Order: sequence, then C-alpha cells, then structure tokens
Amino acid sequence: MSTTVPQNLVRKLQRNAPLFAALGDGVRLTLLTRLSDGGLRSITTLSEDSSMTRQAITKHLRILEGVGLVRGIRRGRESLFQIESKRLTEASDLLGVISRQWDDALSRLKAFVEDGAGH
Amino acid sequence: MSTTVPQNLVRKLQRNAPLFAALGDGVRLTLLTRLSDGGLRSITTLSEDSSMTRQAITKHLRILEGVGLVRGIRRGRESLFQIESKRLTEASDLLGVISRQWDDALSRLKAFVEDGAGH
DNA sequence: ATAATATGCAACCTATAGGTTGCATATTGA
DNA sequence: TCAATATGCAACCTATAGGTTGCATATTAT
Repeated sequence: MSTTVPQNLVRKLQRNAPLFAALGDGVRLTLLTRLSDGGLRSITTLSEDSSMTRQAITKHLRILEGVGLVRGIRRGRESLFQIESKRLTEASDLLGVISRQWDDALSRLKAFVEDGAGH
Repeated sequence: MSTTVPQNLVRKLQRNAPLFAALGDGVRLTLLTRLSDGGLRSITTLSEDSSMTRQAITKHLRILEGVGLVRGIRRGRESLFQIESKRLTEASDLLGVISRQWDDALSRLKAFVEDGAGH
C-alpha cells in the first residue's frame, strides 16, 4: 500500500501552493471579502477603513493579483481592483478533488482492513 | 451596492486563515500527498526521502497537526502521523461556499447592469 | 497654472517562517 | 545490561513576509 495519488495531481497541488499561501493571511482575506460583491474599488478606498497604510494594502493587493485572485485595472490616476471568482472556484475544486481522493483511499483502506487482509 | 457577504462567513474565513497558510507550503503539500493513502507513517520514514533534516520535517508535521490536517499518535518510541481528510473536505467546502457566493454576487451585478440600471 | 489627489518606487525595519546543529531522553533489540 | 533507534528540546542562523516612511510622478479639479 504505497502512494495512490497520481503524480500530475501532486504537481498541480504544488503549483498552487502560492495560491493557498495568498489565502493564508487575514488582511488579504478581508480585502477579498470587501471585493466580494464584484465591485471595482481603488487602493485608497480599500485602505480607508484599515488601520494599515496604503502601501501595505497595495502590497497585499499585488500578491492577490499575482496568484490571479484579483485583477487590477488602471483608470485615470487610480487603479481599481476587482475579484476574479473563477480563480477561487478553481482552488475550491482542486481541494475538493484532493479530499475526495483521500476519502476514497481511506475507504479502500478501511475495506481492506475489514475484509480481513492477510487471510 | 455594498458588501453582500454575511459577516459570519467572513469570520469563518478569517478563522481558517491558518489552515490556508498551512497549505501554502510545498514541503507540507508533499507530506500531505505522501500521507494521502491513509497510512500511518513515522517522522523518520517521512524524513527519509527528503533533502531536509528530521527536525525540519517534524516542524512541518506539527504545523499540519496544529490546523487539524494530520493527527499524530505516539506508539512506543515513534510517533506516527496520519491524514485527517475531514479537515481538508471542510477547507474545500468553505472555499466552495465563498466562490459560489461571489459568483452569485457577480451574476446579480451583471444582471443589474444589463437590465439597464438607472432607467 | 496650481493645488489636490492617487499611486508608484525604494529604502528601511522587525518579526517570524523555515532551516540547522547539538544534546538529552525514551524505547527497543541483542 | 548495553547499544541502537526514534524522538524531543532548545539555541541559533538566515531569508523574507509584512509593515513603515519619504519622496517622485501622474492625473484631475479649481
């Protein structure tokens, strides 16, 4: 009973490590929820009711943009950000696939044990 | 058109930030995939085909344990780890809820715009 | 034209994530 | 009992994540 997870799935997981890392920060999760109505918001707007500086918020937005969770567009002197829900759906699906994979493996293991392996 | 995401969902997301952070590291993702067949493995075993020291692996395992993605049990002189697929399913479901929430919000926004808002 | 607004850029600081080494302790096998 | 094995503990190192400040630049409003 060795590894049952296909290698391409492993690679897929690895490739998405930065995405999970981006989600692993409270400030960024707050930004995402503030954008979650699909609206466009400027950096200044997003910084306003935050205790942090605009520059800190900017850095977080760039990280989110880097993994494709938000998209920034320049309009005049301001740069507006909107959410990319597609990317998040992908993340959810990926975790779903993995967890199902694991559940399946566990079921097989359980069945194997309950069948009285070794008889 | 302000925030449409319920506050309890926001809190739920925030609460799970450490879980996402735990998933945001390649070494830990590798450990999870190595445990993904549901088997029990010792720290030494998990360290063996890694370029890192046992202590580094131990730290990663404790982080995974801290967020409930694996469970460690002591048996004799070794401590064995197994995966907690339930926790991962939760993570997947959570992201799913959020992304659906966002998709819905975007649909409403789109409909709002296409209906010719302001008429 | 000029002042106000919005952002970008870069240097800098501090905490900590992620790794190492060295040694102590518990358990098992001969 | 004694040696080998498995882990724990703690100090330490280094890179970097996350934040700040200061200033330059582009855009808009008066």
